Amino acid sequence: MKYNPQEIEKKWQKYWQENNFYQAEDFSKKPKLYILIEFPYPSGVGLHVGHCRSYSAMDAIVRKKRMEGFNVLYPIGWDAFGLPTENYAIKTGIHPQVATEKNVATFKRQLKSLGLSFDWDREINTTDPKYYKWTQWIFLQLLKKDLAYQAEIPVNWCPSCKIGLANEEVIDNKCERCGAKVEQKILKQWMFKITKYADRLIDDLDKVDFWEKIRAQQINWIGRSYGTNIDFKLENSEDKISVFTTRTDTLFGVTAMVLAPEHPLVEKLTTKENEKQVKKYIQESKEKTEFERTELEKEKTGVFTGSYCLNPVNQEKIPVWVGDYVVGTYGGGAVMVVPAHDKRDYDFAKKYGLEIKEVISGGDISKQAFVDYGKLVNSEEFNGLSSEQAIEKITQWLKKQGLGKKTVQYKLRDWIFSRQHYWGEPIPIIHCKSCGVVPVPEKDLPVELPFVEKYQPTDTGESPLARISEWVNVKCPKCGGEAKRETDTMPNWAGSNWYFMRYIDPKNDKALVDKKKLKYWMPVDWYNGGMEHTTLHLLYSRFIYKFLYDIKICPSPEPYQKRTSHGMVLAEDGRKMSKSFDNVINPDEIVKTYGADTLRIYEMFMGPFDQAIAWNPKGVKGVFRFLEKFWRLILECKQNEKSSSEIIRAAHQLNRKIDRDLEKMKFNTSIAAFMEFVNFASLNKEKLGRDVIERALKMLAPFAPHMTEELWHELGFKDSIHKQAWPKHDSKIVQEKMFTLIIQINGRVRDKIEVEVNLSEKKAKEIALSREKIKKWIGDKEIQKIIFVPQRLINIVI
RNA sequence: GCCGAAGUGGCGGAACUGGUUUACGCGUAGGUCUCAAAAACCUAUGAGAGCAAUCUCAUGUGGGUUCAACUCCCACCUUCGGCACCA
Repeated sequence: MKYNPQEIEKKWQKYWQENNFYQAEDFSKKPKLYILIEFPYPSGVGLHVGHCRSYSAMDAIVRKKRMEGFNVLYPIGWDAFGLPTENYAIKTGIHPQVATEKNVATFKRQLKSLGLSFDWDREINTTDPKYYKWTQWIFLQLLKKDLAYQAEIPVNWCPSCKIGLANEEVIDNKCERCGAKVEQKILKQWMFKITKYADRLIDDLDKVDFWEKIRAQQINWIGRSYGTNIDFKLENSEDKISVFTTRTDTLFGVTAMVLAPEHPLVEKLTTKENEKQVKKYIQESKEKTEFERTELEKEKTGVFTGSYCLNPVNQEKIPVWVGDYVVGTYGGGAVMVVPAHDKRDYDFAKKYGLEIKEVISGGDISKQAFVDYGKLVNSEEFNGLSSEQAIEKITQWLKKQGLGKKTVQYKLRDWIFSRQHYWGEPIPIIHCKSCGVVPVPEKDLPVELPFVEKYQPTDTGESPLARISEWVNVKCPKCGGEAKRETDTMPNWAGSNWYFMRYIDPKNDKALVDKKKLKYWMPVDWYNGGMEHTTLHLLYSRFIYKFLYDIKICPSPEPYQKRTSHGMVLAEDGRKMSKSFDNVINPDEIVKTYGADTLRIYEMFMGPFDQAIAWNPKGVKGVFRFLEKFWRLILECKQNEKSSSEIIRAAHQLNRKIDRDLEKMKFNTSIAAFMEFVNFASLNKEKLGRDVIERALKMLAPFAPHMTEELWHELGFKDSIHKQAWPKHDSKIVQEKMFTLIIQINGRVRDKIEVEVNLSEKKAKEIALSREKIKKWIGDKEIQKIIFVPQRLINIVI
């Protein structure tokens, strides 16, 4: 019988589906395990082999855990709102909803052809009104708690497409779609106060088990720094400029003040003589986008306002400048310039001839800024202190004078939640002329996205929804007067913020999710996804979950107990797979040629799971050979009664290896060990008996679910291999009787010999010294020391 | 610049807690089978020297610790990923 994956895979997939194999059971007495993969965006190009990598790898873990007796929840759904589908609709005229349905069907067919053990009964779709009803509901809860608000914010605006663009849609300062130069436009946007959660989002990372790099990325993105806010009084006015600094110890070295162009005091501070230049400068920097401002990093520009402020420590006159290298939204939009001890300030001072005053010794400020900590000089009473001491002392002094206090700053900004697009969740808000912002009553949710013919953007920067007057014009729920719906929609993060909760109770129309079920299943025990989602998606969904915890919906402060990431699957040429490079690998082709089991195992075997790796068609073939070899081996040996002790030992060793490696996501070495075992058994076919065959099949089942199911039935079993208990290894059997004793002289291998495991040190010395080769090496030299490492080696030092 | 990770054959990569470097796969060479080829299977395969036994050199570079270093420490180089004028 030949190994024919095409035939057996379809057969077993059907069998598993008909018998509801992989359903998770609410409140089961078995220990629960919630394993989550990032749900895919059903794009028009179909499933990517990268999806397969993470889904099959986690599927192997899931299958093994089920065999070990866990009640596993391994769900799947569709993150279907978003730009690619909307752009496709604009281009082709096919409605996003229609396109989404079609794409979901394709993805579903493809995923099912891989034999992944998802619980399909819990399938969700973010574009389903029954689902986004609750996305909207969460928005209303945030609004209720004052965590959602509206603000005027500049957005990236494409004058040709007439649409607000997300940062991801701006490439090289041009519109991704049409290539027109992007401008800044002020629009009123919905915002979430995620900054209120900044500390908890950092500190609670201690409660979970995230990979170090993921943890670091979260911390980096939030960007917390401790420092001092210092007030600089103005020379000729009661106003003061408040600046944030982490280097209070350099306060005596301040030789200028730079304000961001947006700073509210700029206009007031600009003197008549300087008005022209300042206005010109501000106008120019307004025309620059965020991109240009950061792009011109090397060259710092600025202009003098004509005014001065006073250094609080010594009343020195400090010129006030405007410069667009100062970020308006951070630290009050002002910077105290200490050229001697900050690189950027040094550049700025050099360019405009500002004084460079050394106040921390240890460097050579005639050459470059000295940014390390050191001893204070030129700082009056604080001279001689270390930087650490001076930061404390000067801050205390400022506090006494009422001119400064300790504070914390974050890079994290509030989250812009509005998009001027059609294909997203409508924001459940009504704007009433007399009542103002009125939330849609919860009983009226969902606010359904109207099915329209035209989703082309408008001239005004409004969402395409603004054109649908019968949808927009409504009665105010409060006063019954004329009112209009909010026409912006939510970003694609909205649906993916909380989807893992909905899997727990996907059909509930009374609540977001039943609390008892939530308590049973949460938190997610293990969440695996792409590295590209370890900052924003992770942060946003943790924020939303924390909020829901605060309003007593969620049972725990963190949603994900463990977070891991997979590396990208690149094309054969090492580039990203892309239609334009014509290097895309279609999983359908691989399944058709070699079968799903080969594809699954290849993607686990190709390299370390967390690293990006290029596709290799030859490698796929190698895996197929392995499976064929295994197939033949089992069929040839199934009549053998008993296995030899070496084969049994090898099987138990493999068992241990898989147990260890799978937990650490070392799929590649698990498979390699399996290959080794099969190679060994193939050379000792007569010694491979029924007992080991059954064990081997069970061990391969999580990796090659179809083939092992077929062979299991071939052995005469009537039930499924996936319902069997995972085999345990016996540490006594694992233990080898013999080992290779390495004999070294001065740390270099000179001889080897097979000996018994429990060889004593004395015996080992005797053996080693009696060997001819060793005698020759030692000659008449004196033996200084002999080191014996049990079960490994003996080293003779001469 | 900051944070995170990595550097081992022709290639992807193994190596537990410091103890045989190169597992497994690919590729290559030779062989078996065949009229022939493909497929499959078997054998060999880090580099250099030697008829051979065997020896020398090899884990980015330079030092160090140790009986022993891919592994630990110090300095440097390179590559990748993330953040980035965040004061």
